[in-house]
Amino acid sequence: MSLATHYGPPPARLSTRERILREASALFAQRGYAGTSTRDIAAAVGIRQPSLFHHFPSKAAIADTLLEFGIGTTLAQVRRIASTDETAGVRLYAFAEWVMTYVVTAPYRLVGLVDYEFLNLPEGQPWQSRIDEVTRYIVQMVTEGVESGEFVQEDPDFLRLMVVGVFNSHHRINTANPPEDAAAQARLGADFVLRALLADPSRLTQVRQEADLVL
Amino acid sequence: MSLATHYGPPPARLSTRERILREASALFAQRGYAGTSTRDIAAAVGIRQPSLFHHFPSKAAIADTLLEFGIGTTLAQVRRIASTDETAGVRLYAFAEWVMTYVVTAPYRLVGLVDYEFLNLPEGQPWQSRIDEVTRYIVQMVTEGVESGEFVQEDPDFLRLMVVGVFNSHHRINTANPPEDAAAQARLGADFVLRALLADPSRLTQVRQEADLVL
DNA sequence: ATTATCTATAGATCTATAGATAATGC
DNA sequence: ATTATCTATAGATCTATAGATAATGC
Repeated sequence: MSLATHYGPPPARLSTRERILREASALFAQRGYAGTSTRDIAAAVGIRQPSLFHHFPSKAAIADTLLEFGIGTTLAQVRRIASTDETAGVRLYAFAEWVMTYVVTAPYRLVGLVDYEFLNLPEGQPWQSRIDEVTRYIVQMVTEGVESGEFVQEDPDFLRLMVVGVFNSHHRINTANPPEDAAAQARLGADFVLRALLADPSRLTQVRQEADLVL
Repeated sequence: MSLATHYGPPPARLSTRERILREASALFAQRGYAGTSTRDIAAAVGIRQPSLFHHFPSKAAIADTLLEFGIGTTLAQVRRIASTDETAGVRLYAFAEWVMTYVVTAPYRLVGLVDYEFLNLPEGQPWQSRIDEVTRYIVQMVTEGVESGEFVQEDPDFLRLMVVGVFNSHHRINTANPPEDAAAQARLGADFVLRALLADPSRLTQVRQEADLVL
């Protein structure tokens, strides 16, 4: 029973390796990494369990390939957006909008690996430092916004945790139930985050316009 | 290696059954339900794996006991708070503050069962309807707030998903790293949610004061 | 006498390997 | 000839049971 056939080009045109990545990511998102067996993945793809190992040397290698794809792209974007000249609010809006669009339009469902138990398992440990780098960029933007007075005067670390939480829940929700218009949904999510952060929420429209120029 | 000994009274005074529930909930929160073996739980408690089955008939029965505790209390509170005469904003603030305090001060870490893969597994199915009932109360409060103009004019179902997402991330964060002052942290979380929801965020102080009378 | 633990182990499942067979590309 | 699949299975783990032994409460 395929869980991911409604994304991307028709599965018939995809390589087995590609179908393994898509079905595995969908299963990880739904049942977690530990809760998904290699037999489950193979069944979703329509092959026998040992045939997986012709394409990947281990179950963890499937997760590694997915994270390499997802974290690599995300790090490149957050580096680019964070280094622009915009205010913290504009940069954070731009990143929020980008990441919320990305996770829904990407061919793989990454939430099972970045927001479930995987990173706490031994197999996930090598990824923690790259996740932490993304987090540091977000902390930096939130801290700058608080210090400049653009954001509410609350503990930046607490605010950062809430912001990342909204990203993750947006990710989770839209993975389970993909929206018709991913970009519009991402904008609503970014609006939600910035309303909670801006000292003067009436600036939201202006922040949104400037952020769209960054993307 | 005990993960839960820093909560509640000293473990030496707790029954084995109670220690199983606490350690299991801490492990589920960290590694997920499927990622936690009965051997892991027994090791955390300091007994042998088969001894668990003197206290619970199955691994799922441990999860059931934890959910019964957590969902039962939450349903009772949301029913009470939702049925008061306050505005939607006040009721939602009160519930947000209550639930964010509750999940941190409760003796069990429930996030591994309500926000990981457990509810998607066959063992979790019986719980879905009671989770849905909590969700319906939240939908109702958000919808009323949007219709009355107290909240921003956005899709209530989208707003509800963001709100529940903040609850869950708050839960997750504070489970991994319990704050010194759970009530203060819950207030910050409720503030964050209401700033994102209120059409006029300057009403936040007033909403907070009225909510505190409900609790 | 009852309650709680232990050792031993059954039987199911899991990841991964070995080696045979089929499909595909020159 | 190479690539991709298959069957069969090794060896590790998982949940749960059986039955012996130790601890506790009258």
